Amino acid sequence: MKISQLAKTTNVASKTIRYYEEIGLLPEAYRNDNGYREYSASDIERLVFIRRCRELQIPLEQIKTLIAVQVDQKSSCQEVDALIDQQLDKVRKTIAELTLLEQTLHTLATSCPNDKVGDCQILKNLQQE
Amino acid sequence: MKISQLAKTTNVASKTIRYYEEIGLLPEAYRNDNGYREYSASDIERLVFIRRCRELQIPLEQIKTLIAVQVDQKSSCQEVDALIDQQLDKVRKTIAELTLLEQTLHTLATSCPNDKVGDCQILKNLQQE
DNA sequence: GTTGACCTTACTGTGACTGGAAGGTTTATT
DNA sequence: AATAAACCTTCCAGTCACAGTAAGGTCAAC
Repeated sequence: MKISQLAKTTNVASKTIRYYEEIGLLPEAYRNDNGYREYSASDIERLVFIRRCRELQIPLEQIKTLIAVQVDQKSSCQEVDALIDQQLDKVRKTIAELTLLEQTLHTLATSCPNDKVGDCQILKNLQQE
Repeated sequence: MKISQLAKTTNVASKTIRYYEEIGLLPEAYRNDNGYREYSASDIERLVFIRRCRELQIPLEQIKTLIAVQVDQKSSCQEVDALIDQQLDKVRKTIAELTLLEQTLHTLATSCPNDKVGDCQILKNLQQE
């Protein structure tokens, strides 16, 4: 299967697939006589795994770790658990921050009953420390 | 006042101040005989305004607009209102997305009772489409 | 034989900075 | 007066995860 077929199957852009290979997230692809990359079914699996991780906003470097860990099936999956926990933590912190931000923006949005820049309460609030 | 004083007063790194000048968010600073940038009180105001906007995650380009709008005090502040509304919208959408993500991560985090990579339910779930 | 859809590499740009190198100036201490 | 530290300057590279574009090679269909 050529790169655009793999792209379609996995929902990952060809460009992104080449990029993943470049940074070593994917192994170097086998090349046809014409120099085109040729992929197999196992490449689909690996790429879907990566895509799912990215959907969870796991950074590429950590995905590398997750892939490396899977080599030894008998090793502990503690690292995997920790990584997901850590990711969950990060997401929760971001949600908390954004919720505060939403409050501030909402207050700000409803603060200006005027229509001239000179009186604009929003702009005045933005000047405050 | 020199740049590090302005940085301390406004809580914006010197490096960032130079960057803002470079991209035209701040006007070119007056220079002393020795070539050092020299700032005044009005620079503090402007920089605090920018910092506040950044805290609200307003992009630098939009902050440029907000600054430009303030020149004519008699013009309508409709653009300001719209920009804040738009920002509020974006934040709410992000919160919604992250809340879904949190769910997924939480489910994933509690899915693996094993301790060997070969049986790891998390890894298996990540393989799924 | 030529069009169009692929494929390749290489380089640039994104946003909002941050880090570091290499060098000049000022201030404080010895 | 010498030296050290704490500033200041510009310029270039790096971050993250790609996306855009250019310039060129290949392949199948008409």
